[in-house]
Amino acid sequence: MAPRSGSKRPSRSAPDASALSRITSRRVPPGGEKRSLAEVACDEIRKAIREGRIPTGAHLTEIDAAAWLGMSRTPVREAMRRLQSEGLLLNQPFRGALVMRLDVEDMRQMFEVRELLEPAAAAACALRATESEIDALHEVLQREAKVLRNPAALIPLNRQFHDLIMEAARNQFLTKSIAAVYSLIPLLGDSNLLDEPHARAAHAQHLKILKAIRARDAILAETVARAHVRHSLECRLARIEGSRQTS
Amino acid sequence: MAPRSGSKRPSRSAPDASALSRITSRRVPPGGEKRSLAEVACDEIRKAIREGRIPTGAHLTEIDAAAWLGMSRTPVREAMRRLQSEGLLLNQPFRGALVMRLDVEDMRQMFEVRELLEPAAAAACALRATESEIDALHEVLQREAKVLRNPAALIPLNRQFHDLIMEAARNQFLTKSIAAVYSLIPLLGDSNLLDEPHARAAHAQHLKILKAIRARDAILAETVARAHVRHSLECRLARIEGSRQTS
DNA sequence: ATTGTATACATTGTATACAGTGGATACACT
DNA sequence: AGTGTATCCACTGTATACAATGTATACAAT
Repeated sequence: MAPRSGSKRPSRSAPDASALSRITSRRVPPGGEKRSLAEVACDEIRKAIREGRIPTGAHLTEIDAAAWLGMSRTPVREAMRRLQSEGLLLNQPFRGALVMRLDVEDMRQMFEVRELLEPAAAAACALRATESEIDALHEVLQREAKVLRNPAALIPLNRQFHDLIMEAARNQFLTKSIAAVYSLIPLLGDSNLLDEPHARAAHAQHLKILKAIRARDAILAETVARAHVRHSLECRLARIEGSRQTS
Repeated sequence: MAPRSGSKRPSRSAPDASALSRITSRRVPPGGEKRSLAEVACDEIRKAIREGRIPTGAHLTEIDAAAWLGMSRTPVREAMRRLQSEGLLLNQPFRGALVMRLDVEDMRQMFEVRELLEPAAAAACALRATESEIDALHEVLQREAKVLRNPAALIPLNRQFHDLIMEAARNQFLTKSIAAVYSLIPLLGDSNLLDEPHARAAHAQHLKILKAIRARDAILAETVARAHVRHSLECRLARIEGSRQTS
């Protein structure tokens, strides 16, 4: 079937330029691995939603997204399906997808679940975290303290703090459940942390949580974490109430 | 571009047979809506995994699945991606997917989350369920009582009972979180309910939960539901311990 | 014999072509 | 004018073709 003659091609003696250019043009993204177009599409759409470039409630078609991202419909379709199962997009059979729109009641439900899961994660973390994980938490909070006036820089640190706690909780299902809720938070609008007083309050609560974890006091960690979630909800509700009056 | 002549097709005067057959051959599945092939594939694969026809740890390729299901790779691929994000399949880039394999530690983590979520759902249900929803719960338990000796029939009823509680809890995120965990239970092997004593115990616990809900006693509902989850875990652990000795 | 290299093969990732769907629009009829 | 019907159109759902990838195997050189 295949030509089997021994000396089929003396490739050693003919390193052609096209092969070289193919190698050198392969740029390795600093992130490390080579990502499929579907993953790229997924991240790009997610980012665009988070940054509000695709507004809540917008209608998104596969064709438009494919043109925008410069790829064919196939990987875009795959990405949209994934975002749909994450709850970021609402699929309408044959009619594209809508960027999910959450109302105040949805927010209440989200925080009800967060109030359940995050304290449990903090408690588990207090019981199971290694010393080096606790050090890592400490380091993140030190960096938080340095950027309290720059809320935009605070958001990834906040996320990192919560991620480290979940990882130390040693429960992949708990982690996934919280992650599922977290991924929808961008749909709620601007973070509380963009407001400096709220940022300071959140940081202070983080310190309390870390202290409880370091003391291996699971009950206290749970209690403080619950207060943290509640405070976050109250801030959002207050802001919504406020903006309703000004508008 | 498009032929625009007015009388393009006199379809009224020529009701051809092919059109008729197309109409009559459109079978509406009793479930109601017309489902896409991707959904069919998703359900079929899920069912095959649940029934053990595709064993845990098996290697599944898009091509094989497409041939098996009698459709092209595209909808199969979509289904597999979905099952992957549900956690039923483990994707290996360029190398197909494995049916996820859960060990005892995974089971412990799953039940840790269930012990968190299901009691909360029961409590919320006690607070928020309508009378007709409580009646529906009652009806399911009556049907349970009738088939206690037929465990296979018990499983869907058990599932229905838990689904009704979640629905009455009025929290879509709580529902989704529990559903995410539930979908992985088939990976743990045979249900406890296949054993008649366990089935009777579970039914008795369901009755207690319903009683607490009917009394609108959220604390009690939560407590009983937690005991129910714990009991379920203990049964599974005991069975594993037992089978380890016999094997 | 062992190691390094190249080729073959199976399978996934991506693009494209085509059929099917549902809404919108234009038209006829009352 | 208002209502019902047929046609059009943009888009999705599905199939298929092609490129890219990773593993396994065969071969050559030492």
